[in-house]
Order: sequence, then structure tokens, then C-alpha cells
Amino acid sequence: MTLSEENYLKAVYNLQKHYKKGVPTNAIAEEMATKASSVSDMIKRLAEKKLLFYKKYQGAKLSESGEAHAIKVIRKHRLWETFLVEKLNFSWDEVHDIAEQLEHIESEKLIKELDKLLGYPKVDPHGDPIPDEQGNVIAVEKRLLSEFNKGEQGICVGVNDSSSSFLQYLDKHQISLGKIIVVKDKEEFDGSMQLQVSEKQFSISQLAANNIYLKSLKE
Amino acid sequence: MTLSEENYLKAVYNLQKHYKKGVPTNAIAEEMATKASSVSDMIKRLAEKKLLFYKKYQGAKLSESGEAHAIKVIRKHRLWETFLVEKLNFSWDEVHDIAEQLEHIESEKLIKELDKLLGYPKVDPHGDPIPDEQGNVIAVEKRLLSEFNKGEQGICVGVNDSSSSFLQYLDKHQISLGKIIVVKDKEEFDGSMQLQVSEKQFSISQLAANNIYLKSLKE
DNA sequence: TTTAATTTTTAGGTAAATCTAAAAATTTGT
DNA sequence: ACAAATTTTTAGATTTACCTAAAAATTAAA
Repeated sequence: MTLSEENYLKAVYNLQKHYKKGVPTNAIAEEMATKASSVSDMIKRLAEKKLLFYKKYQGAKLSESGEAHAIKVIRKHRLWETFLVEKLNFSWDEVHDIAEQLEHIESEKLIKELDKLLGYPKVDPHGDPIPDEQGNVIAVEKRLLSEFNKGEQGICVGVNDSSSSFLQYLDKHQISLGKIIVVKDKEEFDGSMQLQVSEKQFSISQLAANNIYLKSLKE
Repeated sequence: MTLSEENYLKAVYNLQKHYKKGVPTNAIAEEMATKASSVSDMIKRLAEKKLLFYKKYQGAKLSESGEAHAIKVIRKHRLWETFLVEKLNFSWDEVHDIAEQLEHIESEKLIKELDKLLGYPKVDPHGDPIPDEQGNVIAVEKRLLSEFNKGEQGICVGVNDSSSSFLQYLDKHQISLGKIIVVKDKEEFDGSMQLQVSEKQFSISQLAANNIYLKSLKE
């Protein structure tokens, strides 16, 4: 399995949540920052290798083995991210690109031992679940901050956007995993919200609120 | 710099010790387990990039930047090997292939922090020196076991062959870094040696003795 | 030193992964 | 439903890193 093939599997895996019938060529092209024609070629190859199902113009759907492989890559990615933060003093906005490289390293023992060293973590530094060795992914119950209403509160358990610019924006407002966020007010017309985090109040746009996951808290 | 280019630089670096004028195409081909024609192509490309000097039929010699880059890759390789042994419970015969993959990961901070995590080690699990951040390689004073005479003794400080079969052979005889080895006898006709290691005596072939480095000890 | 053996290079080809441009299929809008 | 817009695929090129086979240069040997 080549590096490029693994990246395509990961892209299809991530997009499958939003496309129930089959992931469109263009969606994959956008996710991979490449051209639709390149995707067409690669998807055809992956279908020949039985890693996904594909009928012309119908989009792609991972096969069981394709999904298993995608999950393995994601497990590696998230374990490496955790390692970088927990053991090498990286912050959550610095780890993505490096994990993107490390996730392709091949060694069963390496990843098993890394998991052990880290104490078998359940989530990565962005709150995303780390698949276990059997490929089970345990999703935490969570809602988008943008869906919360005035007066509600929750604990930050994840983000939807792991770009360093967004994560640095969160840092600036002291939003991190485990923080309690209270919705003090919500604007009808633009979806912006007035929040309280660690005694401080400030407002964030709907776009930002759309990329933060909270676990509901009874007040 | 591609993965393949880095591997060529490393090969030329390692071979330069044995070929003062220039490393022959065939030597590189053997080291890389590839064909001379492929080497010819690649060497030409690396010369265009000023990473090495090359005149037709004259072999290859690393430029300053080529050597600097090769040393960086070797630094990464040896730090990763140390990490695998020190932190992830690998034995010295299991680390080479994985480090071969990890050495190509690009991140200054990653390697800096890894170095720190490991306590700035001076040698890797095979006794090879780990180049520092500035690219200085401090070689330990050492001699091949095969050059020792009857009655001499030394401390094992390195190996010349990091293949798992050789390292497992050493394990079987309890030879590891730091062990004291005494030459009890030496055969003239085949160079084989009778050794004493940790109270036990046994004999090894000249081939084996040619792959073990000792630091001389006054008895 | 002239031939033979070896080494190295060149020429031409393949496979992976990409691209652009054009053709084909599908979806949408009126 | 049919033309227009969009999406997807195909066709043809490019680059990297290999390969085989043949030609050229160097080295060794008689």
C-alpha cells in the first residue's frame, strides 16, 4: 500500500460521514487538494484492489478492508499526535503535519508500544477518538457549540477544524479540551454567541462555533 | 529532497570512508540493492543539485551541503533507534528497518525534542556516534576485535554489521555494548578466536570478529 | 600493446502519481 | 423535457525512480 493510496483511503473515510450513497469525485479532490481527474484514476486503482466500491459517476464507498486500513492509519495518526503533545512538548496546533508523515510508518510493534507508552489514550489532543487495535472507534456524545442555546453550558470535548490558525484562535480565548463554556447570549441574525470561559466573556462568530464540540452539562 | 535522494546521500556518505577518490557507481548500486544504471541516473541528478561532485567514470564525492544533509539523516536515524530501544522496549536487532523509515520525517522541532527526551545520547544502540545538531560526529577510539592478539582484552563499543542475524548471534553469546571481552586464544590459519565473556568461553570466526569493535583495556 | 574483462553510461521502456484539455455523462432550471 | 450547467471521465503529457539491453570507456591481462 503506497503513501498516496493510504491518503485517499483516509479522505474517503472522513468524507463518508457526509455522503451516504457514495463520496463524489470532486469532494475527494477538494479534500486531497488535487484534481478530479487524478482522483478518477486513483479511485479506479483502489477499486481494482478491492479497497473500495466504485461505479462510474456513482462515487466511492470503502469496502470492509478499505475501511479497516483507513482506521489503522487514523489510529496511527492520533497516537502520534498524542505522543508529540504528551512526550515532546508540542502544542495541539503544531502536531497535524508531522503526524501526517508519521502515520505512514509501518510497524505493528511500534504502534503497540507507542500506545503502551502513552497509557492507552482514548482521545487525541483535539478530542478525536483513537481507534483501538481491533479498529473500534468509540465516539463521544457531543454537540456543536453552534447548536447550543442561550443559558446552556457544556465541556469542550473536541474541534472540527484542526488547522493551526483555528487552534491558535481558541488558545487566545483560553478554550481547550475540558474547559467549561457557558452560552450567555446568542444573536439571531448572524448566529454569533457571547460566551463565558474561565470567568471571561467574549463573543465568537457562528463559523467558529461551528467548529467546537461540547458535551452538554446540566446546570 | 526526496526519500530516494536522501538514501543515496546516505549511501555515498557511508561508502566514502572506503573510497578516497570517489565512490564507484557499482559500490553505490550494491549498497542500495539497485542497478548501476539507476545509480548513474540518480548521481547525475544529485550533481545537478550540487549535493555531490561527479565526473563521468570518476565516481561520486559528496559536496559540503550533501554531506551536511547526509549527516542530518544519520542523526535522525540514530536518535530514532535510541528512542525505540530506550522508550519502546525494542531490542537492538529490531530497530534498523523502522529507523530507516523514521529518518525521513521532516521536522526540526521533532528531532530536537526527541534528543531532549532521550537525554542527548552520544551513541545509538549499536555504539555508533549520534551527530550533534551542528553536524559534528565524534568517533570513539576503537579497534576491530579481529585485530586484537592473544591475551588482550577490551570493552565492546560497537558493531560493524547491524543485521538482525548478526546481532542475534551476539545476543546468544551475551556480547553487548559495555561487555568486557578477553582474547584467550587466536588461530593463525583461519583467524578464529577463543573468547571469554562474562565467565564463559567460546570461539568465534574471523568474519564475526571483523564486525565487533572494542576499546582497548589495559589488563 | 592489443585484446579481453569489467565498469559505467546511454538509450529506451515501465509504473505511479500527478497535470491540462477535451469529451461524455449526469443533474438542474425553466 | 430539453438546453445549460456541472460533474466526471478519458486522453495524452510529465516527472521520479526504477528496469533491461546495448554501447562506450576504463582497467586488467596475456
